[in-house]
Amino acid sequence: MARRSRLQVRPPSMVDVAKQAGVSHQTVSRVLNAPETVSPDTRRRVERVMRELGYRRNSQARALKTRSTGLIGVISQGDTDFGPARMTLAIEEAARERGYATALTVVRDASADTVEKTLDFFLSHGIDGIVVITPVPALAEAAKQLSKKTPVVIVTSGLWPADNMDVAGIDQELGARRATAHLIEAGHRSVAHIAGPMDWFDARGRVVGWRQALAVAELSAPPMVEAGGWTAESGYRAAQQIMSWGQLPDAVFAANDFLALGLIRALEERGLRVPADISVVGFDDVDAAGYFSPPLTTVRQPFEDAGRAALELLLDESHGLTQVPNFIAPELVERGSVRPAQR
Amino acid sequence: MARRSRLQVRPPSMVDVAKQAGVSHQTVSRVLNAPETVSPDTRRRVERVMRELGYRRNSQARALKTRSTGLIGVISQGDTDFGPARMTLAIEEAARERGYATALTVVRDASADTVEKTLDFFLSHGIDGIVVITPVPALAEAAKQLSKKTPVVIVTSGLWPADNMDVAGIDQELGARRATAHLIEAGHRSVAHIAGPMDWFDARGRVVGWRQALAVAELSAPPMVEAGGWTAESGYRAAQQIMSWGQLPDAVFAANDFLALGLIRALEERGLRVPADISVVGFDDVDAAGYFSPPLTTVRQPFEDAGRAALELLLDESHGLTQVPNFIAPELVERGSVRPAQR
DNA sequence: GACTTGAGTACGAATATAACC
DNA sequence: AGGTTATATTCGTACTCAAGT
Repeated sequence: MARRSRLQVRPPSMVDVAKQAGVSHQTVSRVLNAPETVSPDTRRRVERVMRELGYRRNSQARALKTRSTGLIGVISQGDTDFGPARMTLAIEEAARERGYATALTVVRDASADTVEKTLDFFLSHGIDGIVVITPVPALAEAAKQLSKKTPVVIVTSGLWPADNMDVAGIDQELGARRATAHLIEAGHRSVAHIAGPMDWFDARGRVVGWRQALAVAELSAPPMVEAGGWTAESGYRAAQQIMSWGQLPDAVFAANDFLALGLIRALEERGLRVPADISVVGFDDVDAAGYFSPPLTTVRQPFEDAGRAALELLLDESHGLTQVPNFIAPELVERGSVRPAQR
Repeated sequence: MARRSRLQVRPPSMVDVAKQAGVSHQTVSRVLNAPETVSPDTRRRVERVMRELGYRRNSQARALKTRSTGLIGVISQGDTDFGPARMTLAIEEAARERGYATALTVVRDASADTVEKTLDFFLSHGIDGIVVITPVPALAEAAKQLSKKTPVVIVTSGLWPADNMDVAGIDQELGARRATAHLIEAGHRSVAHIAGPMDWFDARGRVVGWRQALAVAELSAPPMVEAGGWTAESGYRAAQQIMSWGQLPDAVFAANDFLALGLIRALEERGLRVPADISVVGFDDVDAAGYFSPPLTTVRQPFEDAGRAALELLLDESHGLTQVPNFIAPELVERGSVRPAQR
C-alpha cells in the first residue's frame, strides 16, 4: 500500500499522551478503562491531551493483550436471496451498535473444504466468534464442526439446539400459522399453500405452520404445491397447477411475496380477482409488497431483532444456557389481498 | 463471551514451537518469513512441529509490529440494489483471494456525521484501507474527506480522479454505447431510452452513452424518459409515457433489466410484440434475464473484474499513479429481445 | 487506611545485531 | 568469511504490585 507512506506518521500512543499530560502511561490507561479510579482533575487533563493529540486506542495492541479483536465473522451462503441478505445486514448493524466489526464471507458451496478454508481464514484474522447464516442443512452441518474451535451461532429457522450449538432465527411455523389463521378467520375453508424449495428450512417451517393452523381449525389441507424456487415465475407456474384442480381453493398462502406475485398474475390472467374471488397472503414483506395490486397482506420477518438475538447469544453470558432456540415471532401485515370476513 | 472459557487454552506461540523444535523463536520466525535462509534440515523440523502443535500466526501481534491488519473496510450505501450488492460481494471475494478480510458497513445515509462515525469505527479497528461503493454523489463527496486519514478507493461510475482519489468502476457509457449501437446495427433508426433515477452516476452514464451512439450514427435522440426508480413498475410507467407519443420508437434501450421487464409487459398489454414490433435491450444481466419472455438482450457488468481492480488500486504500487479511472468494459449479451437486422 | 498514581512486565511476532561453527 | 542460529529489543495496551499522599 504505497500511499501509506504519505500517512506513515506514527499515531500517538498512551505513552505520548502520558508524557504530554505529565502522568504515567498507566494513568492514561486507567482513564480509559476505569475512569472512576482517577481523580477528576487528572482525568480532565488527560482527556484534554487525548483530544488535542487525536489519540485513538490501538486495537491491535489491545487485542494482543486482551485476546479479543472485536471482530465477528459472518458466513453466508445465499448471496442475493432476500432472507439471507437482509439477515446479513441486520447482523452487521447489531454488531456495530455493540462496537464489533463484522467480517463477511459469502461461500458458494458448503463443502467441508470451503468451510474449513473459511474458518481458517477467520481464525487467522483473530475473530471473536462466528455467525453462520444458513437456510439449508449443508452449511448447518459444517457449522457444527466449527464450534469446536471458536464460538458459533447458527442463524436459521429449522434447527434445534444440539451439541451445545446456539441457534437463533425467526419462527417460520408461527408466521405461517398466523397467515393461515388469518385466512381462516376471514371465513375461508379451503386454504392452499405454495411452498418454497423444500431444501430450505424456511420452506419446511412454513409448510408445518400451514398444516398446524388447518388442523387446529379442523380443516383438511389441500395438496401442497412445491414451487421450484422463490421467484414470481415459480409462483406463476405453481398457480397453473392449482388452477388445474377440479375445485379452486378459497385462499392461497404463498411461501413468499414473489411467489404470491406470480400467483396473483396467473389468477388475474384467468379472470379471477384478488381478493374478491380468491384471497392471497404472502411472506417476507418485501419493499414492493405494498405496491402490488392488490397491496399484499403478508408476514413481516423481524430480521433486525433476530440479528440482535444472534449477536447476544454469541457475546453474552446467556451462552449455552438456552435450551430453546431464540426464534423471534414474525408479524402479520394486513393489506388488501384478503377478503374481509362476510357474515 | 462465556463459552470462551471452554476454549481458553492459549494457542501455541512461536516460542512454544521453538522450544519443541529445539531452536530459537527467531529461527521459527525465519521459517515463516524467509525460509530460504534456514537450512533445509531445521526448516523441516520446525515445520513439522508447527503442524503437530497446530501453530497459527497471531495476527494481532503481527499487526502490532507490522502496522497492517489485513482488514479492508467497505462502505456501501445501497443495501439491496443490484449493483451495489453485487459489487460488495465481488470486493469481498477479491479481497479474500489476496488474504484480506473485509469489514462491511452499510450506511443508511451519507451525512457527514454518519461517514465520520463509520470512519472512526474503521480506524479504531485498524483497517488498512477503505473501499467506498457509491452510486450517488453524496457519499462520494464524503469519501474524499476520508482519504486524508486512510487510503481510500471509490467504486463508482461517474467520478473522475481528483485530489489524488483513486476511482474504479464499470464503464457505463461504453455499455450504453454498445447497447444502443447494437440496436442501430439491427436497423433501428429511432431508439428511445428509459433512464434510471438521475441522481445515480450509473443512470447518467447510460444516458450519455446512449446519446453518443446515436450521434455517431447521425441519428437524432427521442426525448429521454426518466423512470422514478429501477423497478419493473417504474419501467411499466415509463412505457406508458412512451406509448403516448404520436410515433412509437423502433427500439428502446432500458437503463436496467427490471425497467426493461416492465416495459415489455406494458408493450405486450398493448398488443405489441417484442422483438417483432419493437426491440428492447436492458442493462445488468440479472439472473432472471435469460428467462424473461422474450429472453432479454442486455449488458453484463463485470463486477468481479471491477472489484478486483478496486482492490489492486488500494493495495498495489500503482497507487496514485493512474490519472484515468479504472473503468472496466461491460459486455453485450445477445439473446432474443432484439429483432435481427433485415436486409 | 482510603485514595490516587507510578514502575514494571506480559502479550506474540518481527527484526537489528551479535555470535557461532 | 559465509551460512546459520541466537540474543535482545520493539510495537501499544493491560494489569499486577508497590509506593506515594
